[in-house]
Amino acid sequence: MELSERKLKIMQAIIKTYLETGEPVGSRTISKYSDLSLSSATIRNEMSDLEEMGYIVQPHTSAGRIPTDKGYRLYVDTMMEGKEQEVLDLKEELRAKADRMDTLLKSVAKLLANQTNYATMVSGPQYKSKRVKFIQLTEVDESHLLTIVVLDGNVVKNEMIKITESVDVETVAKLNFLLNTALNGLDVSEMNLAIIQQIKEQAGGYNSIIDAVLNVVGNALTQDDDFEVYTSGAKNILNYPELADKENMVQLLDTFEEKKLISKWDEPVNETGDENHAIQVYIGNETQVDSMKDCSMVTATYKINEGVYGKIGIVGPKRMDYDKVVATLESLMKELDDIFKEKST
Amino acid sequence: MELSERKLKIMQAIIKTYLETGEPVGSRTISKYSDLSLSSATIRNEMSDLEEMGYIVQPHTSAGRIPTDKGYRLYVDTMMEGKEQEVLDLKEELRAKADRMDTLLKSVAKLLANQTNYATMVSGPQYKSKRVKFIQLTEVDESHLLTIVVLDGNVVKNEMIKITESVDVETVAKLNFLLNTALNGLDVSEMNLAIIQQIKEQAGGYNSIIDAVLNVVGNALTQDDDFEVYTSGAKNILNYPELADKENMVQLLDTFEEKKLISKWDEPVNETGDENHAIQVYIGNETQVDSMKDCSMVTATYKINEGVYGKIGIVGPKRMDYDKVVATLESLMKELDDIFKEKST
DNA sequence: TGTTAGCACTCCAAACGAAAGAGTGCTAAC
DNA sequence: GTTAGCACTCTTTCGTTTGGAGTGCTAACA
Repeated sequence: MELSERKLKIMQAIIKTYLETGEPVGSRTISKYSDLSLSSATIRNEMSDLEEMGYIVQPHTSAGRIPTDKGYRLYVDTMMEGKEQEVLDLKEELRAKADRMDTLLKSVAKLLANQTNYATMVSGPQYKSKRVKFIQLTEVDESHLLTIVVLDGNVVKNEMIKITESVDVETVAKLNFLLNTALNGLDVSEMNLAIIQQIKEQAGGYNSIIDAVLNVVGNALTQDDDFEVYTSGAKNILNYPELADKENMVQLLDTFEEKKLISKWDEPVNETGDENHAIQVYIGNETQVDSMKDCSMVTATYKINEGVYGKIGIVGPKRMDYDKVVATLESLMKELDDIFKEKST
Repeated sequence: MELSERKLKIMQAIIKTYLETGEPVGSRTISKYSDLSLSSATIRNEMSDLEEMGYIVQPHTSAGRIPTDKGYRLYVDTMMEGKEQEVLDLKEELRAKADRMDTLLKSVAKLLANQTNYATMVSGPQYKSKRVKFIQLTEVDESHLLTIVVLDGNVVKNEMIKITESVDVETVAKLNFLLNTALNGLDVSEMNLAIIQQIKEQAGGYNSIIDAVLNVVGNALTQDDDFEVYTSGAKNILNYPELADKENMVQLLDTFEEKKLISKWDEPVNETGDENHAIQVYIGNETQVDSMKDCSMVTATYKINEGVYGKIGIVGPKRMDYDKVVATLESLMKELDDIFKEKST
């Protein structure tokens, strides 16, 4: 069966009404709906067709219709009317936080949750290729050495190393020199045993320190546990009765707390390169997460530098206000672009 | 009226039963309760007294009784029978995480939530007096200086400073020397304008860098925003019907997400010095937080060093299993003591 | 041939009422 | 001081009823 112009219009009317009310929408409601002047009976016939085509369903006989995932998808793909972008008044607030990435992202999560009344997840920046830019060893007191590792993109990691006996200044300088000449510019796969052996030979007698430092370097290069995810607004989900039953709620909260969605975020960002921040909409099972089968998620990707990116996700009921969410996200992304640009210049 | 031996026993029976069932408990239930062989009628008389004294209430006439906050307090203060401590099998898991404080605390929150089936909050370590131990400036590349500030207790903070033109190695060394001689050992109140002026004079021409460094130092000393709080197990609260109504739930989740409880944690720890980790029980409104009026919270304090401490809190319904929670916490605290001891030696 | 009015039918949700059950307070007897 | 007994209260549960919303179908209409 063909999707006639009129059917499209009816679909749009159904979805719009349902987004607002959350109640199954009946033929009479649509009939009264401005544009098309058709009787409820005609609408009924069309709705019957649309149901057969899989765009809407009845929760039970003699109830109105609600959109299926396929119906939402149709709406998002072809009927969403890009709202003029909200002028977000976040600049002030965000910029105040901009000096520290973690607080910035926390604020983003929070502001976005307040703004949209949905739940949000923001993942911290991911670094694609990690190379050592620079290593520094410093004696803090007679039993502690501080190891600082600066990675590509000026990511700084530090860790204390315990030492059993004090090391003199020259030795520290020597070790610093050794480590830097040997390791700078390498990524984790390039630090092979040969190089390590070479360092140890030249270091002469400070093997335990070298080991400890290499350990720190290794951690810095591989550890992903500072792959932080900031969430906010979980409580907002409770406002949507269709999600608020206990069963589902426990699972949703769990998904949120455990940030399980994130595993799915690892997928390589398809660098189609458009300036559109790759905003994507996942409806119901499209999220690939079971507990989210009654939710939708809208994600966007922010980019700090080449190869350094993170994601922002907004989670709400399927009947979320896609227009608004997408517009808000687009606006926010521009904001973030500006902030990152300022920071890097 | 006096709290006779018998009344105490009845109270205990009421509370224990209520902790298990969560239902108002009637006189007949208590009458059948092993120890005391009294008829339900007698129990009724006693219960009537206990109600008058404010230890229990009826949700409505002709319902059983439930404990009031005062009743719970009586139980916690005088009737709790210290369970033999649970042997927690957390050692392995915790030690694996022990090398990084933040992951360690996250694990603590999570394990504790799983173990108890309540919600948990763990606050990161607080440093009471902050002094600069050591400052290091390093040139990372031609437009970035890395400032590292080590505080008392080997807390490390770092921040990048942007510079407009490259600085040569000797200058960096000189600035390092200047900063360290001037600032080491000082706390934030001692860094007055006189000292700052003196540094600037001696630095000669690098005022903007000095300013930037001082800014970083100031942040390091005052910023409390790495006063992190880790939460876990919020979903567990949903399992207790008396808390799971929407109204309350939204507020509780909010309290949790915003970590609002924490503001109350700032109170000076009363260093009564016992080795008992200052385990405290807050019942209902004793938490001082409105949304928690139907909850109880048990907190413990862990100490990493002198003056470096943090708190662990377990939040559950008023009818939480206080015995178990306290025992679990005690056991955990010993575990943590061990871990911290190992780390610092 | 497409549109509409009308009607019978279905199903849910809210309202109502009856009945059961749990528990109390009081009185009188032990 | 303790207990048995009884009347009373209040909640919970369950089935019944009723109203309304909405559909599908049929027949009439343009």
